[in-house]
Amino acid sequence: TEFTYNSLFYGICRRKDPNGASDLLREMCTNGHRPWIKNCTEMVQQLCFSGRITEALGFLEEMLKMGFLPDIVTYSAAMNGLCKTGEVDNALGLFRDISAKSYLPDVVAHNILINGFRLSGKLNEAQEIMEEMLEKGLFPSVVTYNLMIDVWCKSGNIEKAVDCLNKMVDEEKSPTVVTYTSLIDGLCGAGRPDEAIVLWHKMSDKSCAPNKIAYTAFVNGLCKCGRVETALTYYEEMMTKGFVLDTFSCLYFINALISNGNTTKGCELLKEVLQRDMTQGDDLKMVGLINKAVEVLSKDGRTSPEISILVEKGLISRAQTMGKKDGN
DNA sequence: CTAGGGTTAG
Repeated sequence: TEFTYNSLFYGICRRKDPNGASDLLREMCTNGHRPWIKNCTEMVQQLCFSGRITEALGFLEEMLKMGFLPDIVTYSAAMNGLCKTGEVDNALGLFRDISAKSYLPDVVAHNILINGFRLSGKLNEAQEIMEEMLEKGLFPSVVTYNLMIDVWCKSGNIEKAVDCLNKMVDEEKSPTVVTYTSLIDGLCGAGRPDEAIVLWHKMSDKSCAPNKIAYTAFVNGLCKCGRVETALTYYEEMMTKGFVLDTFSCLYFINALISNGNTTKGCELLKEVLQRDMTQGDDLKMVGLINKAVEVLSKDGRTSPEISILVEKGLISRAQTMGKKDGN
């Protein structure tokens, strides 16, 4: 029956086997059975995630040849795959292509393109897609607004981003933690930490709980604005809530503390970070941040004994404490 | 077995 075939089809799609899937589709076609499109979508998505976009697109072509039409959801998954590998122009091509074939891309399909352009830094194009969406009479979703807030912040248009938040409230589209995080990050990036702080508390007032990403963005952003001691209070709040700063952000924060003269706290946090499982510790950027912190801390009388202990324990290489230069 | 696709930091 159609169900039997679709069960097999499900299994083949889960194996990410586009050739096997095509073969089975051919058989279903001759027997007059309809494939369950959801399985195609999931395979396309999985193939894209593993970098096999060409195979995913080839499979969609095969489907078409057999007269099975992928729908907008399946095409959206393919467009997203293209965007995530930087092929946003090809994603746009596919979008135009299916639109010409009388598909009607919905809000999500537009969001995928907006995000694609956003990720590749083509901020004007991102805005154009949003305008196109409005012209088509589609209503932006919370995700659309969240994406556009980031686009406007990154193109130096903070006011538009702030307006966007107000518009969301007017339209009764509740801002989410993502909305607030993007805007807080944008405000800090624009050197407006006080407004970021106000917004942070507004977020809590709206009973929107910050998550790990929100805290990370806020702590990083405050440091970027030189508000390191303020960042420290939110860092501590973050810890009491059980959120952990990832290693990279923590090293960035440690260096900010040190530059700001708080070597004691910087050293304390460095010690904690070094005791973490540093399996990806060969990341050059992270090594650079560790070296930079160690260089200052080993010259500071209050922290140098602690650094010596860390060296003895083998958590820091001796080269890092000797003014490095030849380190790596 | 009629849904499945989209967003935040560094």
